[in-house]
This record gives sequence, C-alpha cells and structure tokens, in this order.
Amino acid sequence: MNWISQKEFIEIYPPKEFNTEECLIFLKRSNQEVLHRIKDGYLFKLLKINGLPILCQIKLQSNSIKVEFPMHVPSERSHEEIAQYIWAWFDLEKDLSSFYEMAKEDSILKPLVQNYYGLRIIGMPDLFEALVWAISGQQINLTFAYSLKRRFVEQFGESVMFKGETYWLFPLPERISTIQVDDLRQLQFTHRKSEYIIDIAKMMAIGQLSKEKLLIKATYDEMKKCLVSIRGVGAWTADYVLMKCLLQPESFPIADVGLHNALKRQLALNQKPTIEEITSYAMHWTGWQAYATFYLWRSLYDETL
DNA sequence: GCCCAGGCGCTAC
DNA sequence: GTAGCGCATGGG
Repeated sequence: MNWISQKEFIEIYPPKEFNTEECLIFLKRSNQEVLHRIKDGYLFKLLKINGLPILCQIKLQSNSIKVEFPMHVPSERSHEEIAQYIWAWFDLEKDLSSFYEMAKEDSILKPLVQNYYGLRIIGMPDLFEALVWAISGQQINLTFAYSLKRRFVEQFGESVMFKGETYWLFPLPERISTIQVDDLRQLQFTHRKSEYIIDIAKMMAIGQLSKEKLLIKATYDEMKKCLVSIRGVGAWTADYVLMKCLLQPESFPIADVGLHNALKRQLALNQKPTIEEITSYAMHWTGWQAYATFYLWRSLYDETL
C-alpha cells in the first residue's frame, strides 16, 4: 500500500492504471445508493473504525486520493485501517499490466480496455455487505435490488448527519442475527432470502464465517467450496463475493445474466450466448476473468457501443 | 398481461 | 448428475 498519514488527512497513491472518471461512473450508477454519496466533487463514505463512525471526504484524482475527515478526525492509529479500506475499495493492489497485455490481443476485450482504460473493480471490502447484496440481488433486477438494500440499511444500519445529509453504515451481523424473518419480509425480501441473510448474520456474529477464515484457504476452489456450503450461496453468489470482496482476479460468475447480455451486445448476437460459448471465449482470459466480467458489465452502461 | 431480472434449493428421476 | 419447478416482486 502506497500512502502517507498526516494528522488531519491521509493521502493514497494509486498505481498508474487508475481512471477516476471510470470509477465514478460505476459509483454513480444508482440514485438509490445509500452507502456513499458524491457531492461537490467529493466522494463521501462513512466507515466504522474502532467502534466509531468516521465520515471520510475523499478527493479522487488520478495520481492521488486524499481523504479528509470533516466530522471527527480519527486517531492516527485508525488511519491505516481507513487507508486499507480505500485501497481495497478500488482494488489498488492489482497490477493490471498483464490484464491489458492479454486484453489487447482479445477481440472481445480489446475495445473495452481501450474505452475504459484505468477502470478498476469497485470492491466491497465488508464480507457481510457483499453476501447480503449478492443474495438480495439474486434473480431480481438491479433497481429492485437497490430498493431492498436501501430499506435494509435504513431499517437496521447506524447513521450520522452532516450538513443536512444522512450517511449510513451497513448493518453489522450482530444486529441482523437478532432479527426475525418477518422483519425482512416486511421490506419485501422473499422468505428464503430472509432466512439466508439471518443465518449468515448468525454465522458471522459467532465468528464461524469471516473474511480472514476465507483468506486462509490455499486455493480459489477451497474458498468457493466454503462459500457454496452456506445455504443461499450458489456458484454465482460465491464467485461474485470472491470477485468483489476477496478481490480474486480469476473469479468468474459465468451464469450472470448481465455478463450474458453484455456479451450478446458486444458480439452483436441474436440471442444470449450459451455457457459453453462463454467458456470458450473465456479460455483466453485465464487469471483475469473477474476483470473481463467487470469491463463487460461496464459496457452495459454505454448507450453507444 | 407478459417477460425478464447480476439464482438457489429442493425434488424427482 | 441433472432437469424441472417454485419462489416473489419490480421494471419495462
């Protein structure tokens, strides 16, 4: 991690392939997003650090990410944790040069990496958030998924007010482990999804499941196997979480309908590609399937490609 | 009213 | 091991 810590702010230095505009397009994709806000040229994000809510005011620039604290300045020992969150949020650890080397020889990815050069996977460092988000979004459109997430966060999360705006924290497993299925049914989660989410909260609250425990696993397949053993987590959800939370570049949610639609459009097909066809395209992407997927998802936000 | 949504678990064969 | 089905509701 390349950064400096001062008393009143942090400055993080991203690698050269980092396009702030591209990252912002992703961060702005829903007007129902409640876990960050973009305002006055800053990105605002509330984090809970050592038990305290810390509002971060982030200036994203290509050569520097400056983080200031407009409410409470955290202790200097908290600075590293904040920097690590942001480092993971924008997947700044990855060296994308070999992805770009591969992509410029790939007929599907070539135009995407030209158009979106410097786009990085926008991560979700909080495992509970990643699991709840993925499960909530199973088999429903993204707009509805964002509605569910907003209700969930506003019902069970902590918040702070600053200059007339409310900033939210994602609810902790400890809190969700104590609620009932009906509490989530009222927010229009399905009965099943409500059970899955509460069960996962219980597992995480007692430490049976954590990011650390997953990262101990030696291989991708072992991490995936561990996730898939959880009720409500199938192959798609496991790959999604490994991509967005554990930042595994080889993760590949191959059954993803967004991926299918992006490929259909990119290749001007009359129908969505089959799994066999996608497997064939992806042979060339080995080791970078997550980035290939993320760039394809990005293409869905362009009207003119 | 219809089809599709960033799927999954369960059952039957 | 896999094909089929119910879930449960919003968006277009």
